[in-house]
Amino acid sequence: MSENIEPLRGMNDVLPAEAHWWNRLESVAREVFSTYGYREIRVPLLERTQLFKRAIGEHTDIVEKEMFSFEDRDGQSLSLRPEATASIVRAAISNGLLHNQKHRLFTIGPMFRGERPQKGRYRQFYQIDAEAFGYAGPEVDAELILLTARMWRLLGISRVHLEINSLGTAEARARYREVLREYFQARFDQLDADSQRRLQGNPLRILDSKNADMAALIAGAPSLADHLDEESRIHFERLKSLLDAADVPYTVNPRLVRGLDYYSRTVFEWVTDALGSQNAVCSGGRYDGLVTQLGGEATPAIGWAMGMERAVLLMQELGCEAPVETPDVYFVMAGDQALARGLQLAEQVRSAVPNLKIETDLSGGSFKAQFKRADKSGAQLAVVLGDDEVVRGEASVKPLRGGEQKAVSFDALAAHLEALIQG
RNA sequence: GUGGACGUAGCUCAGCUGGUAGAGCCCCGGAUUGUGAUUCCGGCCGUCGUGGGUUCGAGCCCCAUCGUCCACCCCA
Repeated sequence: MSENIEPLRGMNDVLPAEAHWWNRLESVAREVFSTYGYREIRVPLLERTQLFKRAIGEHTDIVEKEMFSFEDRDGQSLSLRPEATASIVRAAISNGLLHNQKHRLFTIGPMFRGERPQKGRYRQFYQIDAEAFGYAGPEVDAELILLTARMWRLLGISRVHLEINSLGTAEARARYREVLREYFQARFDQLDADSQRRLQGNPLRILDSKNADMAALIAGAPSLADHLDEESRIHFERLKSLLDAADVPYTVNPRLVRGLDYYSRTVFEWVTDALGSQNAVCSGGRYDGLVTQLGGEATPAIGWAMGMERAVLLMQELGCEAPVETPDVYFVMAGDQALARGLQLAEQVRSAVPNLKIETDLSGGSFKAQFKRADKSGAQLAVVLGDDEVVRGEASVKPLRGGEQKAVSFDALAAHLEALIQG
């Protein structure tokens, strides 16, 4: 195979044989959003690089080395979006959606990050994304989580577990960050290389280290919970009681800190043990400061993003249901006359019975070959048209899953098929 | 960006210590006239990821490169 026809690294084609999983996931998501009053927003894939720098944080890995950035003709730096939140906040501000208004929004689409690909992690990846603006209380935090729990239920996804934490206000977190920095700085030589580096950038991330050798050191670190401001503590307690009341099990994970700068107070993550090391399937949190940070009026906000590749992998792994589209009726036609008449008949039936799914063979091959395809298509019925039928003005209707074949006049065909399929 | 494994027909893979490629599936045709399972017969399919090197000779050895997978970093 010629190499320049290969897809770019980390880019994937979703082929027809797999598309039904994606359709299932997306249609359940849309259905659930609709029942919770979330409305769709569609935003560009491309924004000024500056937007992501301001929103996500200048010194995060995402911004420093993982964005697809390039210059347009005027020399302005543009980037493919690495996540949806920044774009949605921008859209909300630039369209004036936040003036004394509340919004519950969702979007579904591709994001881009120049990471090294591995299972469930690609350079173009798809997310389902939900954001709520204008709600300060923990009730919306709970509702967003309940919404995801409902999606898992409807999709049949088990083996996911909810972890929650509170990061406090930006001020409380900044204070805690310093306490933590002092603690680890004093024990600098006990840190591994990665964590020594984290100490400079985001010391909270040290808590999330996978290195077992540092477990004791981390366990002895000052706790975020002890440095929460009073309001955030009350907010978090209330969230927990709302989740309890809704019977959604969760674990408080004090080491769940999130990588992005803009989070504050509630953060949460749905994790699974079924996908190897890419264990987060959906995660999000509150970002009360981001709207002002991007130049809008102070607006409380919270959102989450679900990785669609990972959700699809989970569905496949767990044997969830995802209906495959099959035709109801398959037209088998031999000879030029029959082909022409059959095409015409199929149109006639589609007009008369709009929701009937009809697939025509059109290969002009032998009956044997056409019947094989008819069988494989999963259709319930075959409509057979050869020279004899055309002359008689009848089609032979053959049930493919048991039953007798019989001749039906062209005029009666639509009604007959409808009765057999829907009756 | 770091470490490891791997790249052979459309798919899944085999190919012994180097001697100029195989199987199954799929697809196509046939086994009495225009009818889908199974079975049987036949057919199609590859510059062995790419480019160099070693060798009389490389799918098998060496180097580079691209890609995939797994883990780390980071993160959904």
